[in-house]
Amino acid sequence: MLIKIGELAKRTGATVETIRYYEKEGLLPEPSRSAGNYRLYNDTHIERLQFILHCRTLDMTLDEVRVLLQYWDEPDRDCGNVDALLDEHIEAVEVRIEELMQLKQHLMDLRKKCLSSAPAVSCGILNALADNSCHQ
Amino acid sequence: MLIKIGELAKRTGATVETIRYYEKEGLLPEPSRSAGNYRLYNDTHIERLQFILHCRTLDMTLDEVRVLLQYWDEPDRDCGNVDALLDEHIEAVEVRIEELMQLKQHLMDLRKKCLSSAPAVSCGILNALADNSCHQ
DNA sequence: ATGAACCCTATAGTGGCTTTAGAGTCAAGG
DNA sequence: CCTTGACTCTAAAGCCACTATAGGGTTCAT
Repeated sequence: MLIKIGELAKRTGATVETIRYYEKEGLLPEPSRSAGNYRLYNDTHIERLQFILHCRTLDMTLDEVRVLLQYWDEPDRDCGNVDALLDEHIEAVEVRIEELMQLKQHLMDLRKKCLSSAPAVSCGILNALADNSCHQ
Repeated sequence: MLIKIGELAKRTGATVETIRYYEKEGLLPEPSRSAGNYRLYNDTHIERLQFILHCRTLDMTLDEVRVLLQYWDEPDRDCGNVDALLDEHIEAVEVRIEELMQLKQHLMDLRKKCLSSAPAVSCGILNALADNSCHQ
């Protein structure tokens, strides 16, 4: 049931380099080694890597993942902070969405200012970007 | 009408370090220097920096800003590509918003799984994160 | 014995800054 | 004249989460 790093990568969707990086960062424990010094992973490694990757698809930072892995490693601890971490993360995502939507509106307003080819000097877009009164 | 870097920073909202960084990256031209080797900026520097910062608030990369600055530097060129650059950028922002909204939904679904304190081993959030069937 | 596919380590690069270290400049106050 | 403090200078390293590169070693099939 021991697999090499390429197989672990294939099963989880991570790259080989990312796996080695997570090991160096202490997110994955050092696995055993074969006679030829190849890393050999077991099921607990697979599960742990899947947990990490799942957190990453949710845009958590590696520091946030590290916090969650502490609960993973100490299953008897009260998980109250898990909620809080998630709430904070959700709020950060909401803030970013709000920012991007305002951004998109600004960009679309800007886009309207140039409907056809013209010398750059008279391009509405460039002029709007140059105009400091344009900052709100 | 010549100002030092700290004054330029104050007027534009950039940091001193960012201004020096933009110079090193070729976005801002090297300014003249005082007897004591201090950078001395004039109005054209202020305007150019404001243009750059404005583009940055719109989340453009420095490479995108570099393209726009070419038009700034050659005002007689046809500005057709300015539209295209903006269209691409708007689309990238839209894609990112869409990603984040899906992300937020995932996070909120996850959040619902843990409503009260419990040992981590039975925390719905941690278990959901561990569950690989949870990837769609 | 050779080649291809895999694995190893160590290091540098990415973007857009920010931080740090160590030194120089300048005007005001004692 | 000297010091203090605010400002400035350069060069290099650090940040995040990888990705890429160089230069090698291992394993297995042909």
